[in-house]
Amino acid sequence: MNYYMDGKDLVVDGLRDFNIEEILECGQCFRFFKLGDLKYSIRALGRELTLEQTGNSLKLFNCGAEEFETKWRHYFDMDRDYGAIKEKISRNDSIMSAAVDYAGGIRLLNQESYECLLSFIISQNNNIPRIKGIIASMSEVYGSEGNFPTLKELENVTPEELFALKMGFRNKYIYDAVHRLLSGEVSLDKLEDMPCNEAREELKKIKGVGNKVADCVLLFSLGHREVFPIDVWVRRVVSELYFDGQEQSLNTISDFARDKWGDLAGYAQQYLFYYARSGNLTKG
DNA sequence: TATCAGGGTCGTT
DNA sequence: AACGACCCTGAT
Repeated sequence: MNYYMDGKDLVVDGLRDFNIEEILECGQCFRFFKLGDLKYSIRALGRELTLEQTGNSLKLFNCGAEEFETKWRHYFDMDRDYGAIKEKISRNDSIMSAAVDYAGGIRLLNQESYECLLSFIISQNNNIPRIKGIIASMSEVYGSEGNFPTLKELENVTPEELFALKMGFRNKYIYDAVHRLLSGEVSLDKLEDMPCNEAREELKKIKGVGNKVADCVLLFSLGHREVFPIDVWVRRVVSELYFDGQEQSLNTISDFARDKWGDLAGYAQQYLFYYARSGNLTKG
């Protein structure tokens, strides 16, 4: 991988195992919209960025080398060898091989943790179009220039005002999260270097955060790539493909994933999730 | 028009 | 450990 400037734009070349559509559409983030074939606008890290992929190269519109180095190189996990990851998790596993072949360009983003936390609190028992809408209106109403609001910007927002954003019963959870983070009772920065079981319990101090939401935050924003978030789709796909259609308990699936994929379980989860969501199951 | 499920979690039994 | 409630919307 290398990069060069093309006027005001930056072009990353020689990308492998990278597909911007699969990365954005695989359900790990919510603030993006499609402009064209392999062309997207995303909002992250306090910035709106337009991206277009052509083959193995990715153009970042209006982006300098310093911004690329300090933000996007890490955000898109560009320095990780996904070829090796895919090879390891799908070894002697025709099911995972199929999932990996189906969307071989998935990468796990390194998102901002507080945004990831609030976003996945909103995601619970909810559908994706609505999740996106709620996050967009939160950003429009309380963020600056359409960015996701900072904790400071959310500090004086009441549960009633949050309810007005149509997030329903999750309003008290968002309120609780914002204030536990602001007070320092829960410190996301410390969770990165903590053992993941310990970090998960820290996150679960926040109302509305259970195993699933906590695991998404650990996986998508805190570098804990060994966790395996289990939602209805992952439960469905693992039960159907690995357990002959017999619906398994969350604990059984969790143990299965840890034993099978170890510290790469998080990657495995994302390939399976996308595979299942894209209509590769008999049910759903 | 009605009904169900949606990237779950909480409070109660 | 099991079970219903929860705001609202998209899908059928």
